[in-house]
Amino acid sequence: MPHTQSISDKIIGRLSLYRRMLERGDSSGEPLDHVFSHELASMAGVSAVLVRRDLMTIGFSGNPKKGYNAGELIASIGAFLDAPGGQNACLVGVGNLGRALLAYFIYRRPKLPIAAAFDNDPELAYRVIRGCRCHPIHDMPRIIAQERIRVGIITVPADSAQLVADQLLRAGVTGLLNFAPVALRVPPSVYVDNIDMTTSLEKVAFFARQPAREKEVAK
Amino acid sequence: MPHTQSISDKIIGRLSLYRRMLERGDSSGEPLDHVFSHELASMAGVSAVLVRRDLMTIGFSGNPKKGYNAGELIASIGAFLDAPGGQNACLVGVGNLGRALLAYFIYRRPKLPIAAAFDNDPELAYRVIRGCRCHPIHDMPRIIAQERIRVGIITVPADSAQLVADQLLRAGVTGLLNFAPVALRVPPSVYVDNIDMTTSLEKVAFFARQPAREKEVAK
DNA sequence: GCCTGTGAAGCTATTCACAGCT
DNA sequence: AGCTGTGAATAGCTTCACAGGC
Repeated sequence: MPHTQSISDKIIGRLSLYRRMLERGDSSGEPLDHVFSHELASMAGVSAVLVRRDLMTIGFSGNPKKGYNAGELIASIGAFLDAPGGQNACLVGVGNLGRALLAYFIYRRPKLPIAAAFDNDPELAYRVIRGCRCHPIHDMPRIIAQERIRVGIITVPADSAQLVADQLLRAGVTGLLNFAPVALRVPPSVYVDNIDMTTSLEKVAFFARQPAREKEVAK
Repeated sequence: MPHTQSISDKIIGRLSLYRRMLERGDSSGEPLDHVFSHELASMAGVSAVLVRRDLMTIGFSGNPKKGYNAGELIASIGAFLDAPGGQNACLVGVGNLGRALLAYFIYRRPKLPIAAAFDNDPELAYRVIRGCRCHPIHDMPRIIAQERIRVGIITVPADSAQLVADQLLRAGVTGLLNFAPVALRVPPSVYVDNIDMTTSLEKVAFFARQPAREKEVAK
């Protein structure tokens, strides 16, 4: 891969989705052998051309007779998306939402485990919550360095989110998945994905009231 | 508002965000009197021109001397986004994630309450979970009609998401907030917002590894 | 001078249209 | 015939640039 002219955010998201659709297999759960672009497109809810373009950008080729080899495609997407030796993430804020996410992500992507959680509640310190060890905040620099963590998931209340983000970045994190409803202020070298559930709900409520003729899907 | 030439998804999302920033007030939590577009922009993490354009599309005007009146702007966004008499939502799938969302949304937007939850676990039937009454799935048509619910939040496992979506639509729902990692198949008149946390985490992990020079924000 | 409001330009993402393969 | 691969066209979103003024 010589140049990799900075692949867009959206393409990465779709590749992740394609992989999951391929892993899930066909409607009866059987592993797929080959897929055509229009089949994968319909599973992922996008157009067939878009699938072909996306696969083009990772340099994966199909065959006009049989389509794309599913196993090879899963492997190619993995080679592109995943860190070769795996990659650890951490989560800060072990409240209701944090616990739900720990439970949600555990075992889901073995190459991208949540290796540590942090919370400032002393009750939680050093306990294992939903399969993940919880540490006090002041251990953050040590643990993040030890585990080589570069991804932080923020599930703290809005008021403390910026503070937590600053601490994570200082400890070496370079990508944030932020569930707090604030716009984090970070240097441009840091990637942030915001999941703002209140905005999402308000959007759905708004369009649910509109007469008709709408588009679907999002992200 | 005579025409309303189908406002985009993204603008609605930002309006929701602007409102929340305005409600939060300034850095010390004091209510704001007036704001300039660049102030609101910095709170929301977008450009000042974009703020001005967005407010233009809802027909809200500022004043070159003082900026925008914060109270009036909050009210204008509310008049635009909210259903006049409030609007009920429901949630299906009272597992870890569902409970966390019930807790998260309660009291957050009084004009958009989650009025009912559904789950097929008989243990949960008719109990109040996180302040929300939980009903068996077979009560869905009745409750959704009674409560005039048009918004459904899907927090069930991927395998049952399509089934649940079909049931919700049959009962009269016209907008879905889907947390299950599948592309739901719905008629084009139905609006769907997908929150795919696995994809988001994979995106963050990918960009966290990239050398530098990235953009931020998302959605 | 500093802000709002906005036509026009610029970018990015997606689709169109079709050449080429098997 | 039906599919992949891709230049060209289109659509949609954001920024530029500047006119005008609680």
